[in-house]
Amino acid sequence: METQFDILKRTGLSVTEGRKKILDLFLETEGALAHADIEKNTDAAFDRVTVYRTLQTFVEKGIIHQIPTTDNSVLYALCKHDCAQGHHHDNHVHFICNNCDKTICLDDVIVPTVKLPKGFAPVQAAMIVTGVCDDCKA
Amino acid sequence: METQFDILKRTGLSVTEGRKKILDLFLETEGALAHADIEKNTDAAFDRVTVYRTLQTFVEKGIIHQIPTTDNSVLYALCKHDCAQGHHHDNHVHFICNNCDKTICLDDVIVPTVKLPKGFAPVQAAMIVTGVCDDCKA
DNA sequence: ATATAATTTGCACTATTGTTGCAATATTTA
DNA sequence: TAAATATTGCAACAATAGTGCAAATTATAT
Repeated sequence: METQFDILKRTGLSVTEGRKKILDLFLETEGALAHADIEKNTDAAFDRVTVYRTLQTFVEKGIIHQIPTTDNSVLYALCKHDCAQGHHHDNHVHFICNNCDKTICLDDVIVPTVKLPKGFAPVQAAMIVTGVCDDCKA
Repeated sequence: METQFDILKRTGLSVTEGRKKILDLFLETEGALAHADIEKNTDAAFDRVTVYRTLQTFVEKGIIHQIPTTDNSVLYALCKHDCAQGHHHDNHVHFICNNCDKTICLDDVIVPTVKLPKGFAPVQAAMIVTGVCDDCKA
């Protein structure tokens, strides 16, 4: 099991308190995290700006990826598969629960390919399913 | 062909300059529009707040729908199919061109259904494909 | 282990984006 | 056309995001 230390070393980043703490959060969270979640869960131990910059850096290094949502929020989640710098294998479906509002990476459900109209060349496909998650089902 | 006037009447909204102008924009634009695009293309003829409220109203009335994106922006596009109030038939794939940055509704490409893990009950599915669009292909 | 180089952080400031109350204005209805 | 209703614009506010730069931390090379 790769620790936060390993991940930072592997990606050539300095090992700092902030980065370790934020990575920890991702490692122990099943779902995706919004910027606000991270600020909340770090007890304001770090500057807002540091959180922004850390997330940016992690995305650039392929440690986390961004998840599209229908509202304006941006969500981040760990890349479970090997993601090289700027090259994400983010081909799994994301599930957003209407009840608990959690976003969950369904790592085993890959995005199906669709036939596009003539002239359109696909590079990446993302898929978001909303509904009721396993925890919230009655 | 339904005009902006028809659309507003049908949905029981007052026919105002702002609404007509913004609807025109959607009708003559192939792709999706961001809030910023609308402000730009109306020459600041309307207050920022009016644009916000108009878009909100249009979404509520089922005239336009929101498109999820990977960055934090929110995009809007006309509902081509019949969308009742709060009940969108937004089941088509959205295409974002990496070259011209336009977002295009592929109204004829419907989102495929995927098999979810046990316990997950899907309600809606959205799909975003990025790549090179018909206009930008070399 | 320690000094130096490189990176990262925090602060203050600024920019952007979205929201609300309320009076003025425009639109609809009778 | 007048009264009732709905919409707009303004001003103020709130939340979110980005930047430069000095201070502090981390990494590297003695």
